[in-house]
Amino acid sequence: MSNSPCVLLGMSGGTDSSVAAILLQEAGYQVIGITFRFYEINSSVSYLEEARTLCETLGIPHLTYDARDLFREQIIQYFTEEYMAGRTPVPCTLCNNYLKWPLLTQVADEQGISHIATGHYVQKEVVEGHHYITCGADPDKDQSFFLWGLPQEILQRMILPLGTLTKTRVRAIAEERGFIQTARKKDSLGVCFCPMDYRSFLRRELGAEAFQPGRFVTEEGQFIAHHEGYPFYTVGQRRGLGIHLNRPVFVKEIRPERNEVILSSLQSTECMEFKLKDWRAIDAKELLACTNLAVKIRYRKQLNHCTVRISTEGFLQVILREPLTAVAPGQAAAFYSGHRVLGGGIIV
RNA sequence: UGUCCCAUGGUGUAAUGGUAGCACAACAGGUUUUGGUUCUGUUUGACCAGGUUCGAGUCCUGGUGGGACAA
Repeated sequence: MSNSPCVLLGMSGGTDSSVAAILLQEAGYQVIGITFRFYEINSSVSYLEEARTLCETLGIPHLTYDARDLFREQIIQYFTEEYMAGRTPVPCTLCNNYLKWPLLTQVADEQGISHIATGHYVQKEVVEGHHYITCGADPDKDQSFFLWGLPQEILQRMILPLGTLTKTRVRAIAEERGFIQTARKKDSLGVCFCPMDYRSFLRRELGAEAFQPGRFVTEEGQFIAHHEGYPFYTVGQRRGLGIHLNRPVFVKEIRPERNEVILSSLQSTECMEFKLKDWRAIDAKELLACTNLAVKIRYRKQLNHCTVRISTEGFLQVILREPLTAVAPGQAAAFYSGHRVLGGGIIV
């Protein structure tokens, strides 16, 4: 018993991490559950109770870790700052790569636990000594897009019990084991700290006076109408602009310094290349030389063939084979070779 | 002042005299560990008054309101 391997499992209280706990235990691991307190809507801690109850039922230890201050500093502040800078943030990517997984690793170290796990729908692969995230088996749930920034130290310790399963199968497993309520929980939706419209969140966080009405303009700079303030719009947005031009128009660009939002046709938002900052690669040489490289700039969206090179300023320049529309600064790009995640970065 | 053209949802537009349709917008829902995209659905309409007709958005007369040309 004492020589069976230990794993620290991040548990949100939801279906996925609960089934991960069940599966790890059945696979013979000594599981320790940990629930991070990141953000609590209306001070509700029911998720903590649910995780703890499950651990009790399974007979495994359960820890909690209050990361609310860290989360506010690293994720929420970033989130509002990005919008105020006229960009579109990717809180889930940042949280996974810079907060959730590193914290899990840190606690595992403190507890002397070798392995770490979550209920992510992703798999792993080792190629030439490098550990890679690969796509989850369920194409509808694959979350590899969010995990392009993890370092080797974390990747090599990860165990991903849901990677080979579909969501349907995961629910079935919970039900088969008698965890009916767990099985039937709704999927979480949207940003964990902002289930409502992000605009209301910005107003609540920064105060209504932080936003000034500005101008919608054409690509030529011609005035179209007034808007409520540039942070309330995002590149590629079509609906909710509050204007009707008898043709569909999309947000092409946001100019915070002039409080202007440029509108155009969808076609006019197409581009053939863009640059990434804060980019990471498992193996930079492989990334630069990859002949079947593809990039994804949106979760659950199609891959686009591309090549990359390092620009003189140190950015990673992505050259597309087919154009992409509405590439939004602040959003993430993840690189794939087949099902393998080679790296990624933040669009500038 | 004369002649001609036009009038259909919030906006722009269709329909040999026969169920008023489409696009854009708005709203609601679905999908979703980011924003956005997208999908489905819903609401809203004949300038006014007469006439012809089994039946008028459509044809006729008058009015009202726009636009163009002429002076």
